[in-house]
Amino acid sequence: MRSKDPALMNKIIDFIDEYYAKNFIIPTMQTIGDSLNISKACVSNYIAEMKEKGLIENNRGWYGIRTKNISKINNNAMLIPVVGTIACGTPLLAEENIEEYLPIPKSFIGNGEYFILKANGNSMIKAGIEDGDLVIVRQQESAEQGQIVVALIDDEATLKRYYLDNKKKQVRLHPENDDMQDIYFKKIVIQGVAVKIIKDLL
Amino acid sequence: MRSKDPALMNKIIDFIDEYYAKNFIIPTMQTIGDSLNISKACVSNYIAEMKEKGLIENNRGWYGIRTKNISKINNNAMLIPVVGTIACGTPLLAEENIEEYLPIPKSFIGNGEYFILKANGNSMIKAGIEDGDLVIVRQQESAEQGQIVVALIDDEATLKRYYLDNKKKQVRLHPENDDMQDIYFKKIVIQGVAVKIIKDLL
DNA sequence: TTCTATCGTGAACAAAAGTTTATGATAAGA
DNA sequence: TCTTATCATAAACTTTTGTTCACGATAGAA
Repeated sequence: MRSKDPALMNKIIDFIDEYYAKNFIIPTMQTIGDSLNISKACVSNYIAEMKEKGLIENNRGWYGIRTKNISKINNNAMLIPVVGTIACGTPLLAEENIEEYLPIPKSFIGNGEYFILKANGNSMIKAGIEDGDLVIVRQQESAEQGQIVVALIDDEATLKRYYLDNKKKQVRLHPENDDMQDIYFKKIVIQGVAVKIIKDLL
Repeated sequence: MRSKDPALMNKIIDFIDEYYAKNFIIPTMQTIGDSLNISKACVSNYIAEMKEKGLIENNRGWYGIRTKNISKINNNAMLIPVVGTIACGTPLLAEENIEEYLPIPKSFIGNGEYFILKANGNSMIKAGIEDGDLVIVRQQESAEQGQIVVALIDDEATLKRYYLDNKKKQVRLHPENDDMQDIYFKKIVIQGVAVKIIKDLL
């Protein structure tokens, strides 16, 4: 007796997963067949069998095939603006300061508005933030002790650790770099709080 | 004169976005119409007009409608599998090891295949990689001196710095943690090279 | 108020996708 | 080697989807 090729089953599942990862659409039977050099009728047979075995789910009559992996997909992404160097006198998120938009998983971020700051300089090196790193920032005007905040100092968006001294009624911004000094302000406008960092390793 | 309801346009776009986020597939005109209490012919008309205005793209004859939002995300992201703890004896990217898929900007990754490793343990703490951090890994079987690699040691995916001693013909895997010892291998199978890391700051 | 352009609808139509079926090929068992 | 079960294919078929069309309703202008 012959039996349906298990390797082909895996190929089909892998193809669907890969195709979806690239195109964000489920391929048609025709497309699957063409890519694996089998007929779409054969694909249909295989998929019917895989449905019985629970390898594939079907939540809609058409186009509804889902591999187990597709059910694990978290495709809730949001486009977040990346801010690099700031043009003089412009607000942080002015159009001319936005370099690009990057898709970021919604699970990375909660509610609220976000932007990504491309770190420049080495003022936060001890906190692991190096020049060129991308810092995901939640827009807010207040912060808690010790959080890393984005503040506009001399028309430049800088990352510093935030401390509020209630007695002296002043704000201390602390660079995580032994060569740099703390800066004190009576009042400072906070742009947001750093929530995540994306670093290059190579 | 009457004009097409701009509010309805936004409703349609919002519905498509929400439906897609939940179901991973684009809704049909019928589904859109039913949900918004309009006929599918009307939906078809609206979508045709929105295509002209560039609010919606169509990269495939059927099912191909994409809002700008979806389109941008699709064009700029790829779904990458996240691997957490590894089931005994299974290959790294076996289905049971994949926790989820996350959309990652295409600009983060070049050619080749990638996966995301959820770091566990503190063996790379001095390189800034802490427990729970997400490490984007390019699949490859070789590495250069000093790169951070993923290797399977005792059926666990571990991150270590890679050094090859050509004279002694052995591989040294170096944990970036003063409490841990280097490990030496005659031969080791490398799963990939770490290219980026995503860390929580809060 | 009346007229007119056009918007939304339901039905018919066309296009595309999935399923079934008849057929030939072929691997496994006798 | 011969037989048989069943696998893969192509074509016909069914279902679903998107588009077009004729018609009634209605907002805006005169």
